[in-house]
Parts: sequence; structure tokens; C-alpha cells
Amino acid sequence: MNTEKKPKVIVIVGPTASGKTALSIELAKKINGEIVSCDSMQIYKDMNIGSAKPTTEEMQGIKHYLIDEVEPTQRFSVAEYKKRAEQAIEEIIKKGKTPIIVGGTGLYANSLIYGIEFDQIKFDEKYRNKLMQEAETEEGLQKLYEQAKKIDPKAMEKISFNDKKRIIRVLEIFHSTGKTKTQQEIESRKKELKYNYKVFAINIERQKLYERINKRVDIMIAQGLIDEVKHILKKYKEFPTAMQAIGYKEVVEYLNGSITKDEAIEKIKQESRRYAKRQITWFKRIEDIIWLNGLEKIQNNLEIILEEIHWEKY
RNA sequence: GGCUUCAUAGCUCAGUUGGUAGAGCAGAGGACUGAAAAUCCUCGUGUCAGUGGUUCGAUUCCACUUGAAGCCA
Repeated sequence: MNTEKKPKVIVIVGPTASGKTALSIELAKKINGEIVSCDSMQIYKDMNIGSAKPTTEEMQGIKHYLIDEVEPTQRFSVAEYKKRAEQAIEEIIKKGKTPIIVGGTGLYANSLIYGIEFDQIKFDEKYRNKLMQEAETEEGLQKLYEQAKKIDPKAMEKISFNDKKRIIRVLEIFHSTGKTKTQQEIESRKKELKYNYKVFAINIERQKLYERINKRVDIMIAQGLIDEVKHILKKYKEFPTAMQAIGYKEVVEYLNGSITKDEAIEKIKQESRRYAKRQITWFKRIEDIIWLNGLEKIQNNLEIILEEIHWEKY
């Protein structure tokens, strides 16, 4: 295919604390790039320390898109992410610069890399709340599972009878579009990719990565994560997704008095470690991904990237 | 010094009326299309502290040794 003629878009993913920020900024400086964040939490305003959002200083004048875009009270989604990210990519290309997608949210990354098209589905909050309530009890959840199975048996082959969110999702899709999830997924992948994505993943030996995560959590606390959470709680009322974030929900528990500060810190570390593991699992499935060793010097990884994207030919 | 209790998976512990053992947590692997930092699935062999004794057979009973905790001097 004519992939060579398509604009090149670089993607850098990696688990939390693997060094994505530093590497991506050096890369952007080197190749005249701009960065599009691919992070489900950095997109929220006021969630800075806990989401490890790059500071203005760290950005070194490199423009970042999709950071501080929405209020924590807002409902956000992959579909919304995909739309905004492609707008950002277009904008960067128009300037004659190279877009660099950077982040750890695998679902968001895939929406771009695999060019998933989301059609218009209106979100019916009442319907979801109703389903969520039903899913509370075991029998209720089982009923929903059976319903979903009738609508879309194929999709349900891969969904556990315990997987509340996915069961509800199958029902929601049918409720608002009359289509099955399977059908919708087939349609979502019809189009050809607009860009030539080059995907890199940073990884670090597990033990070392965990040490870095633990250290980073201590630093976040020292930088004032607890005050940040207090501030957010005071400023906003509802958080449909923002308060699911690791580092935030645990501090909220501490502020509620249900756990001690030390327990909260330990929990943040542990959840972050587990999260990193899930992220790595996700990235392993991305086809043609190029792995970088996060323990290597940034310069060395930069060289690998430049070679892979044939930078000299630009 | 004497007495008592305990010693089992990385951690906390269960258990075997004697036929070599299993939970929770930690950890590992995996799934993932509009909440995704979310949600969910799978995975437990370890000198049952050491040495000897009884026994067809001991992690289980007995003795001693070592270590830990408690009580009494």
C-alpha cells in the first residue's frame, strides 16, 4: 500500500514511570515535533501531581495537546479522545511538524493506531444508572448477562458473567442504536488508516520499574498530592471518571478517615504497580511495536527511534 | 534458670483422629472498541524448623536441639 505517502505519526507508549515524558520531549525537540497526550487522566484540569502531568518547565516549550482539556466533572470517552486527537494531529501536520502521541492509556492509543471509527451514540445516563442498579445483585447481574447474550451471543463469548461494565455496554449499544456490539465493531474498522503510525513502547525490568513507581509515589506525596485532592474536592462536586484515578481515590479514602495516610500511600503504590502490569499486557498485543529499554540513556533510545522512522529521509 | 505456647508457600494463617497439604494477601500470566488509572479471567510443591525414635508409613505421635513469644523466679 501507499503507506509511505501517508503522514508519519510517532506513538510512544509505556507503563507509568517508564520515562515517556522525558523521551518524548527530547524527540520533539530533535525532529520538530509536537506532542499529543494519550492519557485518560492528564486530560483533566487540576489533576496534576497524581497524574504525573508534565510541568510547563518540563515541556521546554514543546506544545502539548489534550492536557488540561476537560473539567473533572465532565464525562469523557475514547470516542471523544479519538476525535480530539485526530484534530490535534491534523493541526500539527498542517504546521509541517511531526505529531508524537505519548501516553499510557492503551485503549486510547488503539483507537488511533487501529483507526477505530465511533459513530454517534447518545449517552443515556438514566438507562445506565438503571442497569448499574440491577447489576448490584447477583441475580440482577445474571439477568443482564442473559439479556446481553440474547442480543449478541458472539460478543458475550468473550465477556465474563462478572464483567459488569462490558455486559452493561452491550446492552447500552443495543439500547441507543439497535445494533449489536459485534456489528458495531465490524463497522468501526472499515476505513483505511489516515496516517502511518510508528509505535514504540518503553519497558523496564519489572523489579526496577516497581522501585521507580514506589519512589515516584513518595515524591507525589511530598509534592502535595493530598492538598491537590483536597483542592479538587472543594472546587468540584461530581467526578464521573476523574476520581477513579489511582492516587486520587486512595487519598479520598484517607480524607474520609477510612484508611490511614500510610495505608493510602501503600495502596497507591500497589495499585500503580498493578496498573503498570496491565499496561504492559496491553502493549504486548500491539502489532509491529518496537520495544525500548527505559533504563537506557535517552540518547540511545532517541537514536533507535530516529533510525526506525528513517529520519534522515525527511 | 524453670514452666507454657508456637515454628507449614514471599507474608498472615488453616489443616492432616498418622497415608507428604490449602486459603487470604503479595506476586505472575491474560482479556480489553464510547467509564479504561476502569472492568474482568486464569494460576498455589512448599526441605510442613533441625536431628533422632515409634510405625509398613511421620509434616502430624514421642524425645532432644535450635529459634520466637509469654509467664514465673
